[in-house]
Order: sequence, then structure tokens, then C-alpha cells
Amino acid sequence: MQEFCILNKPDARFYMSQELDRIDAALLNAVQRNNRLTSDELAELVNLSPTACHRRLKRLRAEGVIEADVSIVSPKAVGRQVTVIVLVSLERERADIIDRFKTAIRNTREVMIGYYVTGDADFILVVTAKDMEGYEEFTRRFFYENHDIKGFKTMVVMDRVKASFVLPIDV
Amino acid sequence: MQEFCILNKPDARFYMSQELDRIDAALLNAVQRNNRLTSDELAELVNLSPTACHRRLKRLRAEGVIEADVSIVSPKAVGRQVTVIVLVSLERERADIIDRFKTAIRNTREVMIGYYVTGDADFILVVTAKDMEGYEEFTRRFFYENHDIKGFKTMVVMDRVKASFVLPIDV
DNA sequence: TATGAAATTGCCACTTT
DNA sequence: AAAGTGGCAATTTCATA
Repeated sequence: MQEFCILNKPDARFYMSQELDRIDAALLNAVQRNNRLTSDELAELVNLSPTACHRRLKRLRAEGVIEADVSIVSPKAVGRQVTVIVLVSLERERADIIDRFKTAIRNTREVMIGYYVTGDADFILVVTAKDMEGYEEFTRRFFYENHDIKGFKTMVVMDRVKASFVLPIDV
Repeated sequence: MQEFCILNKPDARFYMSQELDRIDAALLNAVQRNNRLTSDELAELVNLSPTACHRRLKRLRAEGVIEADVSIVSPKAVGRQVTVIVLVSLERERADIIDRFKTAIRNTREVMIGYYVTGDADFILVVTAKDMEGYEEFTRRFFYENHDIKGFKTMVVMDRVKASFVLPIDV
């Protein structure tokens, strides 16, 4: 049923932006930081009735402006003490090799995010592990056994400065 | 200052993990992907009563295992077509310079995440911009006017392979 | 504003130490 | 026996037409 909406109306994600007004922006800025706020609390924040806030958020979710609603789990609390950023270079930039590598990323639990990028590297991965030994074990499994990979550079995260994926939203 | 918190109230994040049982793990794995599931739905998923699920999640939030509950906004939908990953090297690795740079990150809207890392670079930033021109304007403002910065390397994101911050949680 | 749905709490039972 | 956790039911709060 939600699929229907998405198929029927062209997906807002790709030509939006003028369709968002100041109040939408305020709502998004709020729920980006805390999506458990009630409609009443949001209403207070943006000077609108609770019902109107609710309707707007429903629309933003249906249109795909809000992609997901998630809980952020502390890596350390679940036993992943180590976060590492890895720059990966592939042997060659060929579509099938790239696709194969994307699939490997998707199928590997340790990789939280993978970016396919231009520039010095081909991919940038954010990887979590229990400890450095666990990371090493991961590299053996993920990198050394993969012939598509020319090389990789490891950078261990000592501190994360901004917590999450909060976008600046104006309009 | 963060140390203080840790000293004062024992922060669950640092000695947990055996305190999480299989059901906690299942709940976390669910809400990491969708935190709008009702207690009834969660109950069904993990084979427990809705009340118990609710109480467990409340505990996980209070203990900091769940750090936050947020909506993920589509960058494109809010007019940020370009995502860039930047490797930054500082002139010298001195505590005050590092702290100053962290503050700069916190105060700069375009920077979504900043990692302080070991290795070839000192910081890795995830930056969003309206377009490449907007990114260039950002580099002028953020990098060229900052004397602590030795250099930076830009890598434009062409594709994001995994969407979000979903951790593998076993127990 | 009215309705039903969901979150939240008190109370008691059961299990583990 | 005490502490911790689960389940039911009642109440309050919230979502939604």
C-alpha cells in the first residue's frame, strides 16, 4: 500500500525543495534530532496545531523526504569498541567489478556504510569491530581474499565529533 | 567533561554487553531499522508481551544503549544534491589545534560528521552541499581561511551503498 | 473534537539467586 | 527471602478521521 503511493506519485526526492516551506523545514529539523516528540510538542515548536503537524509529517514520510525512522545504538554498548574508516582502491574501475564490490559491502555486517567516490580512492567504508584483532580478522576475510582490490588504507577513529546525520535544512 | 559523566553515573556504554540478552539484541536490531514499530509489533517479533518489550526499550534508552531516536532525511529532498568526503591534515597534531578544529566542525552546518582519526589524515569529514559550487564556497570559507590546516583532499560521493548506521548486534 | 489505538503504570505471579 | 522480570488490566496520553 505504501508502495502504491510511491509508484503512483513520482518520488518527491528528486525534484523537491520548493515544495518544502518554512514549517516543513522546522519540523524536519526537529525530528532529525528526535523523532519521538509528540504532535503536541512539535506543534509548540513550530507554532501550528498538533493535527497539522501530524499531517505534514505523514506527508513527508509518504513522499520520501523522511527516508526512515530509526534508533541510534551506541556501538560501544553492543560490544563494538572499534570504528575504522577504510579507503579502498579497486584493481580497475569496471562496472561489473564495482557492482560486485557493492554487493560484498551489503553482505558484510561489519561494514556500516560504504561510499562509492571519485578521487584517490574508489570506496570509503565505515567499519566497526569488537577490537583491533577483530578488525584484522575482518581485513583478512574481506580484503585479502578479494582479487578485485588493489589496496586499502586503514584509519582508526579516535573520536567522532558530530554524532549523526543531521542535515541543515533551511528553505 | 565526557569523562565526568562516565565517572559519576556509571555509563552503560562501557561495561555493558553481557547485560544484553538475546531479546534485547532482537529489539535493538528491530528499532535500529524502524523505531516506529508499536510494542505489539515488537512483541510479535521477539515473542514477548508488549509491556515487557516496552519496558526493555525504556531501559535501553535510559542506559544509553539507545543513544537517540531520529528521522533520517533524504539529502536530495532538502536540496543537498552533493555529498563529499574530505580528508583533512592539520599543520601539527597539538591538542589545542585539534580541539579548535573540532569546535569548527561543530559550528559548521555543512559538516554532518567529523571523525578524528589516526593514519594518513587527521580528520575525515562528511560534508553536504547544494551543488559543487556550494561545496567550493564551503572550502573557501572552512579550509582556506583556517591556518591550522595543512591540506585537504576531496572525494565526491557518487553512491551510498549502505544507508544508515545499523550495527550488527548478536549476543 | 471525537474515536480508537498506543504508551504507561500498578499489581501480582513466577523464576533465579 | 530478595531481586528481577513477565503478564494482565486500568488509566492516561496520543494519533487520526
